[in-house]
Amino acid sequence: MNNIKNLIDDKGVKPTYHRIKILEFLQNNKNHPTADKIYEEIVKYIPTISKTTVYNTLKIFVEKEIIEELTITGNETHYELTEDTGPHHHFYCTQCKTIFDIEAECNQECSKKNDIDGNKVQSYQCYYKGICCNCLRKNNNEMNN
Amino acid sequence: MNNIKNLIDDKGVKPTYHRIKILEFLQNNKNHPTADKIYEEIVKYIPTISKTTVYNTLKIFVEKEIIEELTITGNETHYELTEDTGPHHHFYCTQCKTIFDIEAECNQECSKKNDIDGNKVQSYQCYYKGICCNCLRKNNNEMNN
DNA sequence: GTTCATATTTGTAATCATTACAAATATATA
DNA sequence: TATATATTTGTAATGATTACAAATATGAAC
Ligand SMILES: [Mn+2]
Ligand SMILES: [Mn+2]
Ligand SMILES: [Zn+2]
Ligand SMILES: [Zn+2]
Repeated sequence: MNNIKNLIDDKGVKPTYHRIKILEFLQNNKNHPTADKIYEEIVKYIPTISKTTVYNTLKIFVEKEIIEELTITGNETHYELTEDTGPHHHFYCTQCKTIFDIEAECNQECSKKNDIDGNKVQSYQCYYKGICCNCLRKNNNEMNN
Repeated sequence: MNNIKNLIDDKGVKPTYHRIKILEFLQNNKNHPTADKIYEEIVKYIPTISKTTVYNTLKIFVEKEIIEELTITGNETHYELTEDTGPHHHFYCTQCKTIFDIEAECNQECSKKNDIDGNKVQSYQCYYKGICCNCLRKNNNEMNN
């Protein structure tokens, strides 16, 4: 909880109660939540918080590179801590709408570049879309009924 | 124009006039247009076309894997032909909002997998976000004025 | 502690891409 | 031609995100 405060402070962002709670939530929920999901969970503990505050805070965190945004679904933006998470790929299941990490081989060269062909790189994302193994199994079971 | 017709036909989609024109446009415009951009250009030649038709058609094309969608910006979806375009990365300039191909090294292993950790892969995307070299140069010039 | 400037938060309204849906039109088949 | 089916159209709805101004909190100066 104190390292959270420092993480924010070090980037020149004032560590307010709301901001700390939002970042704490992202630290405890590594399942790439959306802004709405973050709001729905946090409003349980801070009933007066506004969804605008969540959006504002997430925007600041992204600018300061404290968190990263995943624009995979084309619908909602998902978020995750930049922190210790090394570069990794993602898998988006179009059936159960889950996003999870793919720990497998990640092209490290790509992910470390901050310049490519003279263009200044600020972030790098790789993802797969398809049907996750859970849904595959579920579909299979329904077939055999 | 006839190969376009075949490209659609072979996937079991009826090659209507509208669909052919939309696919033709994507073949002639390799700059990853949005649905709105496609509509704005095509309505010049087919004044009666509806934007819903563009969306419907794009959705069908994506399902049939005739085209691919790029969900990079978090705002609008961009489209490109699957066709001959080998797997390649993309660069999205957050300043001029352009998306262009990165021909550089692409992890071929990743892009060819149709199964990863038991999950069924249907598509694979990699992209960089940052400031393109044109905008970098422009920004630099403005600094020195 | 009061005053004042600034930063943060809130609530509501607007924006805008996309989708839902039903009516209209075209196409194919008998 | 009559009829069923597929496609297209126009409009309304949806839903995530942003704009904006009012309210509140914070912090320094006095
Ligand atoms: Mn992740
Ligand atoms: Mn491309
Ligand atoms: Zn799934
Ligand atoms: Zn640019």
